[in-house]
Amino acid sequence: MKTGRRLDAKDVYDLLRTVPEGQVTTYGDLAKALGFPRAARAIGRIMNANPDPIVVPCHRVVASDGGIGGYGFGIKMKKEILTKEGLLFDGDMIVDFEKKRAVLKLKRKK
DNA sequence: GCCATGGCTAGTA
DNA sequence: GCCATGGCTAGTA
Repeated sequence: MKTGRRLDAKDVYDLLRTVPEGQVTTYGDLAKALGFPRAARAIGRIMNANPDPIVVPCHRVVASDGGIGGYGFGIKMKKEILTKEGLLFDGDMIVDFEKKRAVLKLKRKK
């Protein structure tokens, strides 16, 4: 977390990589877990800047109410990928959202 | 000054 | 539906 004064994109990506297939997290949950409880929107911007969608599963970051959230390649694609990973949708809402929500654990930094 | 958010009110039904 | 919040970028000077 370096200075701790500013949200570091790398920390966000590292934490997001711990969210397994079939589960999701939210912009706000990532922000809180990293110690920036107000930075949900900033997390969204960081997702948008994701340099490597293959390695960093930004499609697993959804809205706090179980809605889809955004996606650089379109929310349709995001929904398809999540469906492929085993999630179900009722319209644009994730079914059983609370049960699919990953518990975020911050790993020790080296 | 925008936005891949979210939480909290007002105000309707 | 409003607006605080954090980080970014375009575009002016």
